[in-house]
Amino acid sequence: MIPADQEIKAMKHNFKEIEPKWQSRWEESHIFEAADPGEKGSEKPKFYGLVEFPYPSGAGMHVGHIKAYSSLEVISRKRRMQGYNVLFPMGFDAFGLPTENYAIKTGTHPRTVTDNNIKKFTEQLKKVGYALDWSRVIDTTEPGYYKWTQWIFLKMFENGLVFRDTALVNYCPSCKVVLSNEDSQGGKCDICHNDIVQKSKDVWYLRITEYADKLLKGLEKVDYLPNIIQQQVNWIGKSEGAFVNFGLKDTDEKLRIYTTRPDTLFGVTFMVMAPEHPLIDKYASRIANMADVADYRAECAKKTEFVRTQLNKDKTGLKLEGLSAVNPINGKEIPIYIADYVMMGYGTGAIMAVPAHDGRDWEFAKKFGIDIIEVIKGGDIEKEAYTGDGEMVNSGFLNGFTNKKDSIRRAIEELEKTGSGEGGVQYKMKDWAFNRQRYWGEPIPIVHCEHCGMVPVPYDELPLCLPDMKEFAPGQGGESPLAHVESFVNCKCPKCGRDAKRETDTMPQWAGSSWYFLRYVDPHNDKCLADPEKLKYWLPVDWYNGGMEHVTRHMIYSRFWHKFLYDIGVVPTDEPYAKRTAQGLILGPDGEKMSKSKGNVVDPLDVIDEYGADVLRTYVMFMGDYASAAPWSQSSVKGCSRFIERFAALDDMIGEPDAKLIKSLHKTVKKVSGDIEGMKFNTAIAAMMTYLNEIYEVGRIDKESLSVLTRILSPFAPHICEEMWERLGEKGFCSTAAWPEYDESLTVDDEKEIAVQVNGRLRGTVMIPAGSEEDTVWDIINSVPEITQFIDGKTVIKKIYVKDRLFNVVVK
RNA sequence: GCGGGUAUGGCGGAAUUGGCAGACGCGCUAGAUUCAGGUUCUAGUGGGGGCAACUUCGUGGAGGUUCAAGUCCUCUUACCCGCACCA
Repeated sequence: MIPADQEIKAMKHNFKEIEPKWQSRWEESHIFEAADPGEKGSEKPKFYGLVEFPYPSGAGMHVGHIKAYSSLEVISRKRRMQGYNVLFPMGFDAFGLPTENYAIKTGTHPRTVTDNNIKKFTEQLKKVGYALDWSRVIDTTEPGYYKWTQWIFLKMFENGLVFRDTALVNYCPSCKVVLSNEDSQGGKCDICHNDIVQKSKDVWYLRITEYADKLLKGLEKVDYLPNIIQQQVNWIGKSEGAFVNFGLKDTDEKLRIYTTRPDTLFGVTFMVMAPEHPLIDKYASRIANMADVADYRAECAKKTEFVRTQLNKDKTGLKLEGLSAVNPINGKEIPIYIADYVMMGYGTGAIMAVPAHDGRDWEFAKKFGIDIIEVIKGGDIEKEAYTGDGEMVNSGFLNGFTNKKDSIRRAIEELEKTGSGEGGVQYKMKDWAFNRQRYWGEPIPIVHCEHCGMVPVPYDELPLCLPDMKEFAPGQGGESPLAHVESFVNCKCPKCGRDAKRETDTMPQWAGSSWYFLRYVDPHNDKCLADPEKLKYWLPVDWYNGGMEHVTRHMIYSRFWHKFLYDIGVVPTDEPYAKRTAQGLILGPDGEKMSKSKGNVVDPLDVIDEYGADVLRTYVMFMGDYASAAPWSQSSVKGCSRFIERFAALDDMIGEPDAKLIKSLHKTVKKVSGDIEGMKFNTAIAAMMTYLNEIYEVGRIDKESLSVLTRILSPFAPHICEEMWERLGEKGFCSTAAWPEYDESLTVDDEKEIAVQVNGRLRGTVMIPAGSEEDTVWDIINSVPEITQFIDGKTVIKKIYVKDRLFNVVVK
């Protein structure tokens, strides 16, 4: 009995056999391991491709991981075939709350949970067939790794970039942790999504603001997607303006404010201080309505920052009776208010209010009946604040200026001359709250000594390991579980030798991932974070791909750490990543974001089970524009499965070369090569599908062409391509074969079909010899009656000929 | 409110950057294979009109520039993302 076509093809693409076969051959032959400097292979040009290492959750890999990794997988495989020494590593960012919460719930040690999850992820990653260098796997929770995370922390401490402060912090009552601003966006905890509250706490900070300008400047020379740069620029939030010192009437005190428009100083009609402003306490005795002030402050303290910023429609505030300011530019006395629309955390915590030209000040002035003085012409300040440009008026020496830049410059000049202010810069970015009251994180290597204060743990005592313990739940007072481990807490001061106590907070989730790409370069080094020679060879990361959600946190943090390490001479480049791209989300089949609760989650392992890893990988790369979100479509997976099956059957169709197919092949190689570089994986695959369709039309394919097709398909579907490579009798691995070159002359046709338009309207097409001149084409067109019928009897006004594409005749 | 982006068949998406709109895949229709379902193969598939060759309309909407607009300009609508009382 003759088996049906489909059965033949299924035999040809027996992925259940083929995929494990090649996965173990790859592993045995170590072909995906990178060569370090000095080793054989390091003389080649290097390529360091990086993908964001996963947090190994218990749920295993998600299709999103597949999309994120497959892009650089394809690029790295292509680079290897093009003769590069490729480093494409993988690791696990395993510290974090989900693991700890799971451990608390089930009574399993986080170490065990982490190990199990890493094992699961490793198996899954191997099942997908990624060409990863498995000799360099890292795990941020391993003491041999976090030793260096702690080491970097101590270096920062030494260099004054670590400080401790009591501050109002974002606190999640559910997770019982302090969160950075980045982790509490929108007033919700990034981990459990409950509301966060403001709490006064002792907090460790990293002085990332010190690097604000460097982080901003560095963006000029990196190759990130424009929207990534935009987001980082916004996040850093640089604004230029001036600090102005207002007088406090009847005192020597200065009320210092920050403004971006010092040229509107003549329009100031009141001042506003944040409710927490320290001058209020200092001059409490002069404030006649201090009881009301206290009430107002209490009310504000109750609101979280979120409520405070959300309810921004309705301005609240209170005038400070008995206290007033003096405008340094004209000596005018100005009333002072407190209001919670001014934040203590930005600028100086106080502002000069110019209601005529600021929407918020205008609203406040209207509500409290304060004067509005116009200083920039152009709007109707009785109706609304005018924030546009215009001629300066009512402004003494600034009158007549029409250019904003000039008037600002002139105002700053005057302020500096009179000593009442100076130009200055502000950033929205705040210092990085760098501690958590949890167990599963890197211990902060600091000892608190009554006599010596904060003392760093000596470098030779690193790593400061997490103690083994059984109870991981945080204390009721929000203290770290480590606080209950006496053998950990009690220690000797490294400086004076007396009894002292260890810091019990741990580092936040983002610590380990801030430098992991450095460790891949030299993952087993116990002398230093990584060998300088190897760093010099491999850095910077040539291409980094990941999610948009990490563009403002992980990316800014790791750039900060890297720049610091550069400044102290540990790393050879001042930017870690030369190029950064991001993938779009995969949505559920219903077009909604995948989530367990919606039940629309697609498990990549199910797809591998049913169709094989090659189909999964090909589909994920084919499903749409790489950077955009696209819904999963199970039936489209089948389309890719058909494609792979049709490819797998090609070795039964080997025959004589076909001239037309050869040309198509060269075009396809060109297209695929270019599209991979531009991350246009969907059109690269489409081109190969088109070529395959042509082969089936012709009914045969020569062996050499099939070898070429096999190679260009192999980054996407490596298993079946290795299999085909073997069937073709080729030597070695397809994965390490040379990437095919194409002959440019064979990518152009001898004949072209061009469009012929009359008055811009398509009237037909004609075949012309490629590269024909206008006159030749005109003659050809005139021999086609279907077209000439639209021209005959009319006057030709104009002929437009676009070589090999189109001929447009304008007639009247 | 500010900043960025998107809008193309029933669906995901192409379009060499101003030059034949809808590549490729899915879905759908018809036929072949099959006991049947599935698979596979062949043909077709943007809308309207026509037996047909053909014709007309068509890239969120309204204008404009041009021999020619999905692409450029002006206005407008909807959706998505980021930031948000940032002084």
